[in-house]
Amino acid sequence: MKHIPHKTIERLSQYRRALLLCLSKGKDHIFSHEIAKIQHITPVQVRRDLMLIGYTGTLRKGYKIQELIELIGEIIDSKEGQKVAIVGIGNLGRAIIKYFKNKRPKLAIVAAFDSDPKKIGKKFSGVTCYNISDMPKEIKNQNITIAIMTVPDDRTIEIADLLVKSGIKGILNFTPRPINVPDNVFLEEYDMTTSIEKVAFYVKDVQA
Amino acid sequence: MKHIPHKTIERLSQYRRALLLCLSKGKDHIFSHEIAKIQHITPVQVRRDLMLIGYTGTLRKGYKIQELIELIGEIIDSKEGQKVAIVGIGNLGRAIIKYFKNKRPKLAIVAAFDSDPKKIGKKFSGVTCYNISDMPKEIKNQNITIAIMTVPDDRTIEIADLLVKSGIKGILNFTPRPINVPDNVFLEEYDMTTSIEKVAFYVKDVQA
DNA sequence: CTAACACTGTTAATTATTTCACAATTTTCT
DNA sequence: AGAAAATTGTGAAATAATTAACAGTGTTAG
Repeated sequence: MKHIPHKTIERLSQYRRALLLCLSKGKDHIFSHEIAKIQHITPVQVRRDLMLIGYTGTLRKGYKIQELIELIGEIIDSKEGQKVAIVGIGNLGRAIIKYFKNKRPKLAIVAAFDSDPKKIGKKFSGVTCYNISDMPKEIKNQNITIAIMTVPDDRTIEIADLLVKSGIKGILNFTPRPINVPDNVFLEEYDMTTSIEKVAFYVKDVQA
Repeated sequence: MKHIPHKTIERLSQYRRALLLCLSKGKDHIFSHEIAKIQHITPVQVRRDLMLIGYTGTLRKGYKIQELIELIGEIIDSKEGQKVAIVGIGNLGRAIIKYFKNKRPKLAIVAAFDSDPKKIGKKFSGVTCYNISDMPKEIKNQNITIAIMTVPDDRTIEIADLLVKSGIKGILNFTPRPINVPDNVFLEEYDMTTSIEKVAFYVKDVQA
């Protein structure tokens, strides 16, 4: 398989979610223009993405939803599944755990970390919270490869460094502080403030 | 001023945050390569972004932090400020309110909405929660232009429609359900699951 | 049976974004 | 003062992502 663009990977994840929903409504085939409509993109884009993963629909029938879901799974999931930790059990951390609970079978949140003694040892939506200082140990023991950071701004760097030292393979950083990781750690950063400010910018323009 | 790319707008927001932090540490000038380092991008990218907004640094001194912050503010903030509502007071909604509290003077969260009677009338980090059915009234009365949606998946569409009917100008949708809005409403969607799956995908690759 | 239609798959063109390469200029050093 | 170093600003090139255009092919309708 050729190289798949980042953007396509993101869309595949979204297609899958949309498809699962369609499937649950009893639909069994879907056209590129239907997917496109749901995702606010063009049908060509959908067809191109599917082309990249080598999926072929049926002329005038569209794509077989069940099959496509499975193929996307083969592309983006790992066979054995991956273990995820949430670092920082504030409102955001709890929101993510709760939302993710049993959503993706191949991506299990198996641990939470915080440094508040009141939280350590407790369970949040079924996930045990450990002390941040135990991260190296737990990450190794439980074979956790992905960390989601929702810690207070001013502890971001320090905790990211500890994650890297613990051998984490990928980090999703929700704090507004960019972090540095070595090349062999995949980093994705998302900053809500930026999104809000972006909306504000374009709304301002519309008003003018 | 020429057209500013979406990506540049996002980076400007991030530069500003980084710059504020530098300023608070007593720094007064900064080089493009320093900003670049913080944001994990190239110095050229920084210089080009600043070029686009017409800011000119001093050769061998770099950029004046205070000035640059102000200029970015002129570009991305609206003069009078804008009012924001959070729709859906789950963990995520609360996280956003709490985080945003007094962060951006030009973007005030002035209302929250939920349909849980236990939440209506209460304050969350100082923001009053109204009944969702009162959205049209409150959005008009308080002149709210931006809504952040953190509602349960299955109510997303319905609530988005109500927001549009209420005359909202921009929506930031954090639910995993894409929504449809007319052209005169700016829409930004962010889906955490996608980010997590993306990290998982690239981590899987690294392992292989 | 033929024509019109409705889709997919893909090459080519276009647009958006990033990076390269370097001239210009100030500062520092000798 | 002159040479070396550091840094900005930007045109041009490269890369990435999207869209257009259309050939191919079942399907439906007459």
